[in-house]
Order: sequence, then C-alpha cells, then structure tokens
Amino acid sequence: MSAIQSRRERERAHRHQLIVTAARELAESEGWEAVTTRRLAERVEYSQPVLYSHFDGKEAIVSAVALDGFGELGAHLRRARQTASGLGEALRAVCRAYLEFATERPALYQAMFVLPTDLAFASAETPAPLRAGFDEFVACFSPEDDRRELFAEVVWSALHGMAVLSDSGRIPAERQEERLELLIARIGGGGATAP
Amino acid sequence: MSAIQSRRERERAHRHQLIVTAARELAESEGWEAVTTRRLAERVEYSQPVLYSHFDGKEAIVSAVALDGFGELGAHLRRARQTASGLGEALRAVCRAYLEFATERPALYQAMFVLPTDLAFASAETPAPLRAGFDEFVACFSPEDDRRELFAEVVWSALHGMAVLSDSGRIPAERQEERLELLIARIGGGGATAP
DNA sequence: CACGATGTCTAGCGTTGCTAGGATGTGGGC
DNA sequence: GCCCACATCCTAGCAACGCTAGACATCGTG
Repeated sequence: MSAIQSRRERERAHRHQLIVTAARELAESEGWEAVTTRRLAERVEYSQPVLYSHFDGKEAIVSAVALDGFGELGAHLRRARQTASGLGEALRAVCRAYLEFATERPALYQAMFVLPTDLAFASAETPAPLRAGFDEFVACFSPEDDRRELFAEVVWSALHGMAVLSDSGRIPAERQEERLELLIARIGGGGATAP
Repeated sequence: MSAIQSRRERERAHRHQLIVTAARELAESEGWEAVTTRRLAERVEYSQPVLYSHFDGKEAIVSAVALDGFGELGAHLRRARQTASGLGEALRAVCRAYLEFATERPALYQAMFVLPTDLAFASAETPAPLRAGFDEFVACFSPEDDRRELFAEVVWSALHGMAVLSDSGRIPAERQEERLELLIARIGGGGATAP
C-alpha cells in the first residue's frame, strides 16, 4: 500500500462525495427531474463515464444521497429528543423535528422515501443510518412496553403520510400543526404503555 | 349534431378508455416504468400520435388512470362503511378497506399518490371523485365533532404512510394488521369527539 | 366522380441512461 | 534518464424515451 495509492484513494473518496453533494444540490435547487447524468457530470467537471466508475447507475447515486439523508435525519431527531425532558416531550420534539426535516429538505426527503433506490431495509444487513432514525422514535416510548416498536411504526407512518400528502397538496399544509398535536395526544399522551 | 358525428364521439370516448385501461393493465402487470408511449400504442393497436390526440402527454394518461382509481377507491370505502354498524365499526371497516385497496392494486395506488400527476387537489374545482374517498373517512366521525375533518386527515395520513412504507419494505408488512388495530384503538375508539 | 376535411401513420427531433474503445499521462523497473 | 505498462479519463455512439411535423389515406359531401 504505497503512499501514492492511498492518495489516489483519498482523491477517489473525495470525488465520490463531490458527486453526491452535487446531485443533492442540483435536486434541491431544481428538483430531481433536473438531475441528469450529463448535467451532473458537467457540474462536477468530469465526463459522464466517471460517474459510472463510482456508482452502478443513476439509481445508486440517488441511493447515496438518500443514505446521507438518513444520517442527517437520525442526527436531527436525536438532537431534538435529547433537548427534551420526559418521554412525552421527547415524542413531541422528535415528531416536530421529523416534519421540519421533511418540509425544509423536500428533495432530500424524496430521495429517501419516494424515489426508487437500491437501499435494503427490512433485510438483516440494513445499514446503520437507516435504523438510527427509526430508533429515535422507538426511544420515545417506555422500554418496558413491548409494543414500543409498533408504536414507533405507526407514528412514523403517520408522519410520513402527513409530510407527503401535505407536500403534494392533498391535505392543507396550514393545518399540519393541528394534525401533529392530535397525533401526539392520541398516540403518545395518556399512557403509551396502555394495552 | 349528425348521427355520424355522435358515432365518432362514441368511438373516441371508447378509445379514450381503451388507452386508460391499457395503461393501467400494463402498469399493474409490469410496473409503471414499463409503461412507455410506444408500448402503450402497440398495446391499443394504434400509433403513438393518437395517444397525444387524446391526452396532453404521458403524465395526463397517468392522471386519467389515477382518476379512475379515485372513483373506485371511493366506491370501495363507501361499500365498506355501509356494511358496518356504528361509527367505531365503520372506521375499522373503512381503514381496512383502504389498506386492502392499496396492497391489492399497488400500481393503481402509485398513480394516485406517488407518481407526479396533473390532478388539482386542494383547489376549489377539485374533481368530485377526489373528495369522495376522503369524505368516507370524515363520515366515520361524529357530525357534532367540529374536528372530524382533522381526524380524517390524520387517519388518512397514517394509512397512506403504512401502505407506502410497508410496500417499499421500510416497515415489516406482516405487522400491518397490528398497526391498523393500534391506530384505530388510539384514534377512533374511546370518544373520537374527545377534545 | 371529384373535392375537402378528418383522422392516422411514418419518420424524425432532442434528450435520456449507459458503454465501448481510443487517447493521455503518470509511476515503477532497468 | 528512458521506456514500457498500467490506470485514468474522454470522445463518440447506442438504444430507448417523450413528443411532433408533415405526408398519406380514408370517408362523407356536393
């Protein structure tokens, strides 16, 4: 493993991230339909084929962006949960942070949840960042409740539905806060450990 | 309005529906990525340009399929609600019917909720079929509750999230029934009219 | 029968994701 | 210091996509 080899690996890793962030920025400023391999190549100042030496295809690039997104979402939710005191407040903070994330980074959120990707979820070798976000929801329920995972799944589903339906105008966006409060009051409040 | 003119209109309407059902069948058997204008034209035994004499583009065809879907979903939910007795049972029946619809017609459901379409939702002139499905959820809550619309929005969001997250493998599909029961118990049961 | 209008198809444009094969330049052995 | 080998990168191009212009045929009408 010579020094120049390791330098090349560093450069390669750097360019890898360059492509990912370029794709993300382009998507966030003009939408995913504007992210073509040609425009992306132009943006990173390389030719198209170098994209394919880093990724298996366009879908893999989207997946890489999504993976970054899951990392950030996990950290965002964790921060929110840790600044709260008590399980009830934690749930509210995490839910609010989730919707915040979805509305402020719509393109990133799309890559993570709407666009087709290569990411393996329910499988055994699910990447850690993919679990991390979900685990933040789980942590908002009592460890003694053996149904806390189920609660987390339902809350996550509801939040995802609210995010995506309001983003596409299927439900009025201005009532998002009311919906959030209703959800928390019903799911979290008053004994999440209840039968 | 001569007889031959009306005959031509009939033929035209018939071909319109032919295109829509062909697109839907193709999507349901091979997925939407397999629905190209060429394959669709071949399937209805016309050339490509006739598609564009009926629709403004591919997105409009998807929208037409989605519109059909909303009609069917509304009828499906209505049937489910009417076979139940009492508001609580109605909510359970409608929710179950919704998830049933989503899992049994995934391609149709995608056209309605995931794929980009021309459909106008929150606007004033929202087509009736688009409201119909939502109204079935509203009808599951007491007319005296001035927050029944809000309840309906939250339930719909949760169901949509459950449908789409489990379809893409992000939450385990086999626990769908448990999640549904939890949602109903928390949102519907025990006084949907509660503060 | 000839004309005009309506409807349909062939052919092609620009763009997409993706790839083969040649040019370029850098690093290591003599 | 020279030269070869190897890795890297780009030019050029393929098939398929959504969509459209213009030629062609078909049909009802005078």
